[in-house]
Amino acid sequence: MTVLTRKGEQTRLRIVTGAAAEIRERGVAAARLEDVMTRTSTSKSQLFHYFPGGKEELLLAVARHEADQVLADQQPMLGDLSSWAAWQQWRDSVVRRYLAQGQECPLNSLLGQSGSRSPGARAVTAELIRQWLEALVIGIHRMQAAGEIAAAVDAERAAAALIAGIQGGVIIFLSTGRITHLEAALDVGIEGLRASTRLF
Amino acid sequence: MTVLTRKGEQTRLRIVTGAAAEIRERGVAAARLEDVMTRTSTSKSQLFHYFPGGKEELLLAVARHEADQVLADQQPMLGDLSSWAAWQQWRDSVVRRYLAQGQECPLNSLLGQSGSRSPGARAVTAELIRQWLEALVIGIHRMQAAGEIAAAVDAERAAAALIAGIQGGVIIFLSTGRITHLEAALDVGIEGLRASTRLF
DNA sequence: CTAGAATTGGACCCGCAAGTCCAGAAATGG
DNA sequence: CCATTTCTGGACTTGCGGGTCCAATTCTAG
Repeated sequence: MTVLTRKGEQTRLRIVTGAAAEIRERGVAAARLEDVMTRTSTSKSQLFHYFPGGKEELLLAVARHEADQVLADQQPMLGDLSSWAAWQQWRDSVVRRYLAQGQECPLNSLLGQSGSRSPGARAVTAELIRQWLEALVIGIHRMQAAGEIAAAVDAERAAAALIAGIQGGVIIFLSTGRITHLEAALDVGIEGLRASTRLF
Repeated sequence: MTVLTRKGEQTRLRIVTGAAAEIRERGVAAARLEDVMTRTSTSKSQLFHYFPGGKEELLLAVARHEADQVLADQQPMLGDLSSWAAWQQWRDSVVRRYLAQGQECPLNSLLGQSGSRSPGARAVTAELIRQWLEALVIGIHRMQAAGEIAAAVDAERAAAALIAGIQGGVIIFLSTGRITHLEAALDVGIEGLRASTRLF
């Protein structure tokens, strides 16, 4: 697989998105290569042609794909957190995303399973978290510049806490079906930022 | 398995704790029955004698066991959140617990994987979260009674957000190795409660 | 002490899904 | 248009690991 032709590239992408869908529906553990083949109308040789490392390599590709998706789904809100209205819209988009997805977050299951093991998957997560954090920090800084958030607030820490809250909220939603925690984490987090100006 | 003799009970417990350890070290997906047998010096017939439902039933028992452990590890702090010093001690105990555990949270992996599927595992999580929430709510109420937290604070929501933050913080720690998020979630959460009295 | 239940050992079965292989079809570039 | 590379199909192998079975042994109660 030195160079991919256009057709090859299409097939590869089809496999990745198909595998992602399969994982979303059935979970990582239950996702079989054969199902991916059926769904994407490909044969085994194709899978191993594009992913010589087999299942593990495919899973990693899926993780990358889904990590991109997570951030993409929050745009354009995440990139322009310059007013409280924007923050609120972003909050809503996050809640909506997971409500719509309902079943399973492929990223979480991906990382919860083989993720912690393989260094590759770890890197994917770390990068996702980093980018996410960065976007939030920029948003907080912007609000600080506008005087809407106290300058004394540690933007990094606040953003880190917010992301943790989202992650946990999503996990709890996935495993109990209750969206309360995700909403609470977002709302409490944002309100904390809003209230900061009244504290100093 | 109508009635368990003392010996039987011991063996059963040995299997559960052994399986838990195995899962902690290798992850749910990679945990093989055979390894559990070796570690606990038991044979296959014993496994299926005590867990007729096979692996799934064993996993569920492990989940229950670990869920209890999660709360037990936070005691006695969690049960007596009646001063800011106590809150701080609780916070430290949570951080310490996961730092010490380092590798993998069996509960998270357990629930991240087959958890969302089997209704039994869902129930275990739901119950854990419920108890955890309850303990925090009681703590918040106590602090409100003492005038240390504003009465206007929605205890349920604040507790829900805090738990989400912890969960997410742990996940991020497990998959990136950075404890920052867990600490940030706890600290920001507690500080938010502390600051509440200055807002109303 | 003894009948019946609980417990234990380990050999065996079996299905599933990952991974291999090779031959043939399509595409690419000169 | 032809040589070379990329791409595709599907049959085959393989090993792993969950689950079954039965016979032997130990425990408990009356």
